[in-house]
Amino acid sequence: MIPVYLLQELVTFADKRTLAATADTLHVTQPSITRGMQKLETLLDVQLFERQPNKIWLTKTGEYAAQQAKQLLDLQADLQVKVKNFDHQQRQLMIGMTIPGPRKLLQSYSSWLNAEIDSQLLDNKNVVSTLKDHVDSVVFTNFKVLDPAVTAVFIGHENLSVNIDQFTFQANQKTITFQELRGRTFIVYSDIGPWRDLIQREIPDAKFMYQSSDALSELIAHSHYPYFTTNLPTRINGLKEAPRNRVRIPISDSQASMSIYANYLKTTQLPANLIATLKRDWPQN
Amino acid sequence: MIPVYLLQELVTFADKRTLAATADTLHVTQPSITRGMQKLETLLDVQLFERQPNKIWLTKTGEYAAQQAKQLLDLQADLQVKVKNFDHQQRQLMIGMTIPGPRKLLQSYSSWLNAEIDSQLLDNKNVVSTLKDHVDSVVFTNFKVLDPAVTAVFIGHENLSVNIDQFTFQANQKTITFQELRGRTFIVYSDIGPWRDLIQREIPDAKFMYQSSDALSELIAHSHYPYFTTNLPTRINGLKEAPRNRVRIPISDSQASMSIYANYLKTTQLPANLIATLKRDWPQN
DNA sequence: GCCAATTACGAGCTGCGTAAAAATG
DNA sequence: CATTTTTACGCAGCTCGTAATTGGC
Repeated sequence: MIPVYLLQELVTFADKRTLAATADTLHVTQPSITRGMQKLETLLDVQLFERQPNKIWLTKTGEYAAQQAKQLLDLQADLQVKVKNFDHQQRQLMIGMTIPGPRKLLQSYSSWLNAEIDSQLLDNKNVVSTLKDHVDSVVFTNFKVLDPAVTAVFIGHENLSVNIDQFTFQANQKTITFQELRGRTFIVYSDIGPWRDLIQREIPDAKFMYQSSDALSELIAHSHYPYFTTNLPTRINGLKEAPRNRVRIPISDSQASMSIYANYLKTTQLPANLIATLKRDWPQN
Repeated sequence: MIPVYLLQELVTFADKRTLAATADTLHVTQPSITRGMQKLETLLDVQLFERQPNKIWLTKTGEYAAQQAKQLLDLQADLQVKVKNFDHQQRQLMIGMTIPGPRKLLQSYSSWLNAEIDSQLLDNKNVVSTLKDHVDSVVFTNFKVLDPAVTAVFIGHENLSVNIDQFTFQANQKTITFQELRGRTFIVYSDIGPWRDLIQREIPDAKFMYQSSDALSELIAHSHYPYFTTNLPTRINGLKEAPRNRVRIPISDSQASMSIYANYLKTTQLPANLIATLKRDWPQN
């Protein structure tokens, strides 16, 4: 069995290329490294180094061993944080999301769930690793995570509406399309995940004024720019319903409706009624 | 940094479920394990165990940590053999194959290549790991290995012929089909890899007498049963050409021709002219 | 003569075993 | 009373640092 510290020394040497520098970065003395590398060679029963009296360098095998050792050390480090994360999850439900919609709804449960919701949105490509490394127990996404180790259950739809000045000629429509919104300027909350790409792509010639949460409610109250909401409770500070000077009109394009999924590892046990409760409380429009 | 022996102890405990048994299997004393597990807990800064005065068991986190540790230890063990293999490959070209055809041809090179050819055929599903673990430097297959880390180069075709009694009514055909061979009994060398499945599947109602190399040449010489050869030099002991009492007839079905590939890691440097030499010397039919 | 690797030697740490204690059933 | 875990204590081995040695540019 090979002690880790020898692998550590090998990896560092492969980087630093001299025993002196290796000793330096590991905060030990040269002789220590000399002996360590000698020992590693006898343990692996392989020649890792070429030597000349005051010179030493890795053989091909040595390079290979160092590269393999590095992988192992990285996994070691991973193990430590994964175990820590796992332990944390045992006491507190960690919730992530790639889309802001479910946040408010989940916050209303967070006390009886003893849950903590990530303040930042996750990137799509990090969802699986976030679950597998036990950073989050469950991640809400607008797509079905396809991985043999995770369960993805459909929760409900999130449907986009635009809140438009009541005196606009479109204000009495029952629904509206992205095309019909062309050329307008919108106030948009900055951290809206995939919605951002969507509206930029689908609404031609539109301008978007991205705002933080605080500035947003101010702007909405004191301007006539249209802004977006969905059937899910908004995050905007102190803004519950569409103010009186706006009319909320659902957007009829199919892309304006996203399917929201809850994704969690097959091996993790979520609070039994979480999914059911979410589905029950899910706002219909 | 976590010493390996502590992970080893944890993994063993997760299996044995008692410190006494763990100590036993690791050939140390109980107190040693007690201290080890205490130390591991402080190093990971996580509660791995529940304790009662004379009882101890893993928490959920402990179970998880043990499972992760096991993976790590397995990789440790892998590292050792991979480095050994890699080192061996530096001096000797290791050659594997899933199909016997290329063997004789390669054996004729083996002295100037300083090569060693696996005596056993590889299983298809082990080809990639055989390469990645540096057991073999190059593997010959009858299919193109599709893996981002390996190069697969086409070498040539191996074409099946049947050697048939010269007095059979079919003996003067230029070619023959599997269908036309239906119902016959064949002498077949036992270790022919994918050819075995092929002939069993394609020749209806046929019987196959599988023989080792020694018995084979005897049987061929003293019987009139048909047997198979290909354009590649045969392995059969002391049998160079079709004996006079048989006629060699190529099989015209498309499945009777296999494409042979040489597969090797993108990171490994094969002897420069090996591939070229093989292609040059490859028998045409 | 300076720099890097190696060897020699002594010291301190650490993991181990023995012995003993505590608790459970 | 047997079994299991834990604590106490002393020893042995191992890794480290200091100091000295060797060889190269």
